[in-house]
Amino acid sequence: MDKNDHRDAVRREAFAAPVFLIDGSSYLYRAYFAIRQDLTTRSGFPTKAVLGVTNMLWKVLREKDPAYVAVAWDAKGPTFRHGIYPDYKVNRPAMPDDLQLQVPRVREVVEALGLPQLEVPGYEADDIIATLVERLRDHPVLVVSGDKDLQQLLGPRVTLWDPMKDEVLDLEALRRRTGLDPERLRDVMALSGDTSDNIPGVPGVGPKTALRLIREFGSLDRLLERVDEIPQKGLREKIRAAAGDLPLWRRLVTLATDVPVPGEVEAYRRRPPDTERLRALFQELGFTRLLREMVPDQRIDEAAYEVVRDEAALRDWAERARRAELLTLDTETTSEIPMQARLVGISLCITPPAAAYIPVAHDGAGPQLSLERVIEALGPVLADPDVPKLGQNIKYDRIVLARHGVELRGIAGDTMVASYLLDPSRRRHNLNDLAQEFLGHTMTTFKEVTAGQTGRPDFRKVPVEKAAAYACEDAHATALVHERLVPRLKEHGLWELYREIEVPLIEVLARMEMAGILVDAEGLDRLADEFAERLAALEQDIHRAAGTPFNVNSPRQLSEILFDRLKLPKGKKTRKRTAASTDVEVLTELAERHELPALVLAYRNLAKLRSTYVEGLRRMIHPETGRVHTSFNQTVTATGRLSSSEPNLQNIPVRTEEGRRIRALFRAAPGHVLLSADYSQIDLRVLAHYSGDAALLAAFRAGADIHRRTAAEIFDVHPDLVTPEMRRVAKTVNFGIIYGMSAYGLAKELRVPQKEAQGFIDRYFARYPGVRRYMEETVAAAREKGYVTTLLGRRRYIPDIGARVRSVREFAERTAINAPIQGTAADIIKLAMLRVDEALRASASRAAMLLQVHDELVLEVPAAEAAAVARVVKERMESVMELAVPLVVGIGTGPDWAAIEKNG
DNA sequence: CGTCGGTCGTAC
DNA sequence: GACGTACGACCGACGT
Repeated sequence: MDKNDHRDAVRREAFAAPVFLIDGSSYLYRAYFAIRQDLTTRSGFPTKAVLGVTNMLWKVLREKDPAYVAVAWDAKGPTFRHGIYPDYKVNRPAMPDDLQLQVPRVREVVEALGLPQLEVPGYEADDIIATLVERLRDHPVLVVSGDKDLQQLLGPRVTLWDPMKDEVLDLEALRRRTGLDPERLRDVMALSGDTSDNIPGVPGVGPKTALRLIREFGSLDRLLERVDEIPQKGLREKIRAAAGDLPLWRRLVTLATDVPVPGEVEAYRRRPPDTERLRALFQELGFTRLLREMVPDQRIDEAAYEVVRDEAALRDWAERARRAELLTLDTETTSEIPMQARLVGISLCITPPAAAYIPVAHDGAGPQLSLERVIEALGPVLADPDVPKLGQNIKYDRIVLARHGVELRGIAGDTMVASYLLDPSRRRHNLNDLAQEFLGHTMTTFKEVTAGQTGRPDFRKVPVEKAAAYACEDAHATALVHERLVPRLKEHGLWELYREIEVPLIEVLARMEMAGILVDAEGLDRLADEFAERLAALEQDIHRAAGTPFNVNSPRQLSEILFDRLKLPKGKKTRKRTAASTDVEVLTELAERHELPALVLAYRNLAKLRSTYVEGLRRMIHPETGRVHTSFNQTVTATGRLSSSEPNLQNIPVRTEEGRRIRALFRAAPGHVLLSADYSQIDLRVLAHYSGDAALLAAFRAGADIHRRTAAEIFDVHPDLVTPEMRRVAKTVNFGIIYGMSAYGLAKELRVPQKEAQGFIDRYFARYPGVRRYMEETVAAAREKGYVTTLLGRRRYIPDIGARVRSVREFAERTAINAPIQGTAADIIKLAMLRVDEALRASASRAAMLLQVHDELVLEVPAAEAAAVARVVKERMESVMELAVPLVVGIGTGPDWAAIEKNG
C-alpha cells in the first residue's frame, strides 16, 4: 500500500458513507420533456419517462455504488405553499396523461432497484431533500438533481450532482460563481421570481439584476432596509412597489426542513435489487438494453445435460419420453433447408432442466449410436400422437424427421408460433431472441459453436460434448420459453387460436411443403431460351433508341438517359426522393413522346419473368423429387396471412398472357389433375360481416356481382345498365376501401381528376353508410386499446395510431382498418385448410393439398377422384364459419395451374 | 466479396 | 404524403 492508498483509506474511515438524495420528480419531468420522440412499448404504453429515470438511476448506481439512497417525489395535490399563496404554480398545466400513466411504473422500478423512496403529502421533493440534508448532519450528502433551486442546500458536506450532464457543484464553486453563500440564493430567487411556479418576484428584475443587488447589499433584508440607496430610479421604484410581497416570495422559494420523514440514516440503506421483478418490469417495458446491462443472466443449469451414447441410455430416454407430459425436441442437421437436411443429432427435454443429446452423425466423436438404432428406439414415441411435442419452428424438425422415416405426430406447441401470435409485427421470433427477452438468458449461437471451422459451417464437425451443450440448451430453453408464453397467450385471448388453428396448421403446412408441386423443367428451359433471345433483341433496340449502350436493369442509368440525355420531362420522384422515378406509371406516360420508354417496359416485363420466375424456379427444383418445395412461413406477416418463400409461390404471374405461360408449367403429376378452390370476394364479405351494412349484406345475400352492384350504387343506375367501364371503376373503389385509399390514390389509379375520385368515395359511403361507421369504430378502437383484432382474436398492435405526424398517424389508421379484414380472411382460410385436410384424411383420398395463395387452395388429385374431392373441398371451405353473408367458393380442375376454369 | 438500402414488379 | 400484405431481383454504396 503506497502513501496515497493509505491516505484514501484513512479518509474513508474518517468520513461516514455519503447519502444520495435523489430528486425523482425533476428527472421524471426532464425525461418526459427532453426526449422529443414518443417512446412506447409495442402495445403502445408510454415509456419515455420510465426509461429516462431508470437510465439516470442506473448511472448513479453504476458509477457511485451508494450505500444510502433516498429518492424523493413531489406529493400529488396541493402543498403547504398553496396554503400560504393560493396562486402557487397556478399556471402550470396538469401532468400530461401519458406521463401520469408512467408514474406507478417508475415507482415500481425504484422499488425493485432496492432504493428507499419518499413521498409526503403537502410537500415537494425539494422539501424532502432539504429536510434530510438538515437531519442527516453526520453524513456527507450528494444531492442528485438537475434543478437549480437545490443550490441553496450546498454546504461543507453537501454537494450537488447532475448525473445526466455530469456536472458537480460544491460550496466553493457556488461562491466563486455567484459570490454568495447558498442561503442567500433564496433572496435572489425571491427578487427574480419564477414563472413556472407563478412567483412574480419584482417585475423587470431578472436573475442577473437580482444577483447583483444581493451581492451589493448582502441580503434581501438589508436591501429592503436601504432601498433608497439603489442608484437607478426605475429599479428603486420597482423594488419599493414589490417590497410588501417580497417576504412572501422568499417564503415560497425557501425549502421546508420540517417534513415528517425518518431522521436516522439506516432508514435509507440501499437494499439488494429484486432482479426477478426488474426482469419482469424491463421485459414488459421493452427495455432490452437495460435488461442486458442491469439484470444478471438467468442461469440455465447445464449440469443436467446428458449425452446419450449407448443402448441403455437410449432406452431410458425413450421410455421417459413416452411418459412425458410435453416432450421438447430439437434436431441438429446439415442444412437450414429441411428438404435437404441430414440428421446429425437430436436433443430432448422432458422436465427442465433435464435434457439429452443423441448424436448420430458426428465426425470422429467416440461412441455414437447409429441413426437406424435411434430411429428404431425413438421413432414410436415421436410418431405417437398421444405424446405431445413442443419445438421451436417444429415444422422444420417435422420435415427433417419425415425425410428420415420418422412421422412426428402430436405437435402440441411451437415457441416461434406462440411468439408470433403475441406480436405478429415483431421482426424476429428466433429462439435466441426469445430466450433473451423472456428468460433473460443469452444463448450460445450457432456461429459460436461452429467457430474455428474452415469453410462452410458444419455441425458434424462440432465435438459431441460441445454440440450436446448447445443442442440441450436449445431444447431446454424452448421448454422454458413456452412456459412463459402460454400464460400470456391465455391472458391475451390467443390460446384457442394457438391451440386450435395455428398449432394444428403446422402439420398441414409441413405436409404441403414435403409434397411440393411439379414444375415442368424442360418447359422452363425452353422459356429461358426464348426470353433470352427476345431480351437480347430488345436490349439492342433500347441502346439504339437511347443512342448509347447502358445497363437497362439500372433505374439510375435509365433515368440519366431519359431525363438528362433525351430531356424527357421528369415525372414524380421515387419514394425516398433520391432520384426521378422510372416506374411503369412514368414510363407509360413518356411512351407518347419517345419510342424508348415502351421498349424499356417490354424489356422489364420479360426480364422480370426470366430472372424471378424462369430462372428462380428452375433453381428451386429439388434434385430428388423433381418438384418445387416452397416454405410456407407462419410467423412473418403482420396480419396473420401465410407467406411463401424459396421460392415464393404466392406471386406466380396470372394477369398477363406471357405470365400465364409460366403458370402453365405448374403441372399435375401423371394421372392427376390440379384442383384450385378460391374464396370469392372474401375481403369484401368480411367487410360486410363486420360493418353490418344493409346494402352490402343484401348484395352478398342476393348473390349479386358485387362490383356491378357497387357501380350501380355509385353511378346511380340500374345494375343492368352498368357498363364494363363503370364496373372497372367500382372494382377499384371496392379494393381501395379495404386498403383505406384516399381520393388522391383513387384518382391516380383511375386516371381521373381527384375531384371525381372524391365523388366516387362520397357516393360509396353515402350508399354504404355502415362501412364508414365500421372504419371509424375500428380506428377508435385502435386508439382506445392500442391494437385491433380479427374475428378469431388474432391481434395486431398499432403503436403509431396516436402519432403527431399526420402521415405516420394516417398510415396507422389505414393499417388499423385493413388488418382485421385481411386478418379475418386469413383466419378463415387457415381454418379451411384444417377442415379440408381432415376431410381428405377421413376419406382416405389420395389428394394432397399443395399450395395456399391467401384466398385460394391448390390440390393435386388423382383424376378419378376429381369430382368427389371438388365437392368435399367446396363444401368444407364454404361451411368453415358462419358469417352474416355466405362464403362462396369457386372451384375447378385442370392439367396445369393456368388451365383451370372456375365454376361454382 | 458480403451486406444492406433503394427501386421496381409480381401476387392477393 | 397520398393503397393494405408479402418476396425477390438487381443495382450500387459501403465495409472487410
